[in-house]
Amino acid sequence: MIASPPLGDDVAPKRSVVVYKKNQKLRGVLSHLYQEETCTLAQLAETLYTSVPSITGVVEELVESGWVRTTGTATGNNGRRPVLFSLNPNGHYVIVLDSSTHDTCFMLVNPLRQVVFRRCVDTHLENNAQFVAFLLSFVQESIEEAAVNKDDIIGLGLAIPGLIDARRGINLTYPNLSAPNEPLTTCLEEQLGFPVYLINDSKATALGENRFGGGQGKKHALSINIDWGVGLGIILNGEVFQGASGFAGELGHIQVDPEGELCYCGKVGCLDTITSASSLVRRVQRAVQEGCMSKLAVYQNDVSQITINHVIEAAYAGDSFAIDMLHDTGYQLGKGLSVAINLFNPEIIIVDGVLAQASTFIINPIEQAITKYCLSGFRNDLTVEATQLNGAAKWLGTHAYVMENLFASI
Amino acid sequence: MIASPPLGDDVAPKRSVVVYKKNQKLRGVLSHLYQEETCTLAQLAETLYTSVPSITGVVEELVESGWVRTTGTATGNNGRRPVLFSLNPNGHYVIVLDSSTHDTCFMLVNPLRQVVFRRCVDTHLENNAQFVAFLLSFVQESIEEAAVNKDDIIGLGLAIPGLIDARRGINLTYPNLSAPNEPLTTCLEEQLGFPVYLINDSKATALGENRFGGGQGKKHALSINIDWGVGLGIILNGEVFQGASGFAGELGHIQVDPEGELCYCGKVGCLDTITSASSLVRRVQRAVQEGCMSKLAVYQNDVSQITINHVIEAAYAGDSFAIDMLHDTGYQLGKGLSVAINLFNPEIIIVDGVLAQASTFIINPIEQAITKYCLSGFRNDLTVEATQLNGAAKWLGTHAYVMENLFASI
DNA sequence: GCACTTTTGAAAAAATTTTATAAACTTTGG
DNA sequence: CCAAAGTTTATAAAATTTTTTCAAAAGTGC
Repeated sequence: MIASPPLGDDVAPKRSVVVYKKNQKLRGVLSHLYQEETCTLAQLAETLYTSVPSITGVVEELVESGWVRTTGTATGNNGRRPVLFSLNPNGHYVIVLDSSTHDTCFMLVNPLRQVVFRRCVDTHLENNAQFVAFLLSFVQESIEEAAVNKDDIIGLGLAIPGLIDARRGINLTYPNLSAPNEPLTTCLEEQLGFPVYLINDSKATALGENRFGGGQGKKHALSINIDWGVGLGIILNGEVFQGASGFAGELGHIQVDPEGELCYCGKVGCLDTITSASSLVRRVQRAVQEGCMSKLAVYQNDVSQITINHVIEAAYAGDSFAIDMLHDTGYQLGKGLSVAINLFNPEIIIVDGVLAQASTFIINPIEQAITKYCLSGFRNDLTVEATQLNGAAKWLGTHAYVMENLFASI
Repeated sequence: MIASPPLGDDVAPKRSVVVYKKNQKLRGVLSHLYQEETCTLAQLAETLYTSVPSITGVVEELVESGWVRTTGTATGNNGRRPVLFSLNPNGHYVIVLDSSTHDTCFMLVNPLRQVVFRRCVDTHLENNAQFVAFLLSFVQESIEEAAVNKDDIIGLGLAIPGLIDARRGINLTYPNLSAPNEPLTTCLEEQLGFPVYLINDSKATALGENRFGGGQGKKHALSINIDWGVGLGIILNGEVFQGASGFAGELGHIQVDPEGELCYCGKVGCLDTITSASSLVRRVQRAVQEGCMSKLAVYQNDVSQITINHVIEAAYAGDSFAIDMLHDTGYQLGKGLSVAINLFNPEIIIVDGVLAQASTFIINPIEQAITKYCLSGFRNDLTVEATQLNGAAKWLGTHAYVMENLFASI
């Protein structure tokens, strides 16, 4: 007698344990290759706690499916030289879309994190459905222009500012991007035909720094993204921390100056009103207009020409007014950061965004403020650094976010 | 020909993969049984992603070693009734030591989290080596009095306030407990002969709530412990969050009232100065002395008799002065908590400590402040609750911390 | 009593690890 | 400079472990 046959596809397949373990290994190999770029079978076996023959089978399968390829043999060590494996740069492309309040960039990135196509336009993030329509046509045009097979695109990551509920795929700061109760992600997925992931720009930056930048390998890190606003990205236990709804890390509306400006959020002296690059420029412009002593006084007739880069350049040229202004901003920022440090006790803080170029002019006052406002125990294991990724942290982080989510869904 | 024999114990044994996987299963079974109390083989197999025969072998081994025992069969469900397994309450005891600034408690706890022996003394935490000497003799006396075989004790967890570097085993707030550069834990371990773990009292409370209290199963939770000070415990991804050095969660010195009292830390208007139970009592006493309208005025001749319980009782009796005082405290606390909520975006906040007994009198103003000081997105998925563990959260959390660390070291 | 569930344990099947050996390369010693 | 010794990787075969399958046992409900 034969056991009752499976009742077709309507019964949950109850994935067998062996399939589960196989997928776990596939995931592990892909993740490790993505992070380490190139690897030997022995290394993979060790990190995944399995035997070499077992890993060999998994990798062979991945080579056949086009995910992995060999890249010659290692050199230098004793003994027989191992074959090196890496992800295959041909195919499995991910689109990184970076929409900020001043422009929108499309990047086609291969599994080796190389940008194979890039296209930027001035169209900036707006809180309406037309913007999403623009985004869609922009993506579709760009795909055509890049002359890439659409089937080779495995996902899209959209990095935008705002409060983002990553799981539900909606942006609460820009709620009109999609219809109410319809996630922005499903809206895009339906049109594009591949999975779409939403990530907050500062969180993407933090992830990029943690995976490929200065914070590499650190368990607990903070990254502050000083641009038109100031955004905090949090890495805890080596993962970007989202919180229950994806909103974790709202530092911008912490009060640092009880006698400061009124913020659009209704409170007074929020960090955002003081330490963003835009508010720094505004204060510089006002001071120049009022006739302060500075090299920047050449713009006194038209202070609106002064940009953040002018301020940074002036500081590097020794202009004490510019240095003082940067110092003030850094100090207030450090004061606000102290709150986050007291709560998160990170190992490293990485400064990103336009102000990162001011390096020591902004890092030193941050460190001074931390020294003053944090207990000494917190400072001992803490370093503050400017990014060394030259603005690549955000798209690198977005790519990592998409890839890691795709791997996790195997 | 025979392969060269192992070179004795001086060569690293290079734990084989199969041993690693076996230990992983042992760990998994013990952790799951500890958390769920009682389990069937099928449940264990499912949660650990293995087959039933495989788990059967692991459990049999644990039964033989005395860790696990059967507790009859399940009832109610369809089909053949499965044998139930649980941890064996005899043996594998853990000592929970709870040293606060007013007393010290010794508890002997079995793997089913039952207190088999308990002893408390008034001796309170002091920052000197004599206190450690007292602790040692107190523990040793208590073990004798409990009439338990010392070999059946597998570890000790010490819950104390202060900045605790859990990995290094030192308390930075009370640095004189052990000699400089000598961890307090190794000092105790040498004398006692079993592993000792140090944990901050508020972190222990948070862990207890997350494992066995209201926050059960929540991924991201905060617990505030309002006692003589105010302590924050953080649960992230279901684990107690320590930060890089173990100091994460220092909320007490966040400024909530720029015109408030001077704190011992040097800043003004720290949360600690406003919302701790002791400062509440102090303010009540002052107001009563100055002749406020309240049932508590009966103590006007000797305000030092007023305790926190009197204030809470008065509130329950409808005394509007007491209600207002609790309201103020809760509101300020909620204001301070808002900072943590903006950064951690938790699902639940649990109020512990003596003030938890004031339930709605303290919960409502906390919620009001959160509504005012947090963006709406943060509030929607957030609940605020008083503990339902009646003060057991701290020792339960300490026990869980020890057990989970011991399991992890298998 | 019969149909249906679920657990349990033994045997068969499959997968994985370990062991052994060959291959590829570096270093050392004559 | 070449051969021998020592390393390390790759792969095939053996040993072991683990999973799957199957049938029996122990229940519920109609």
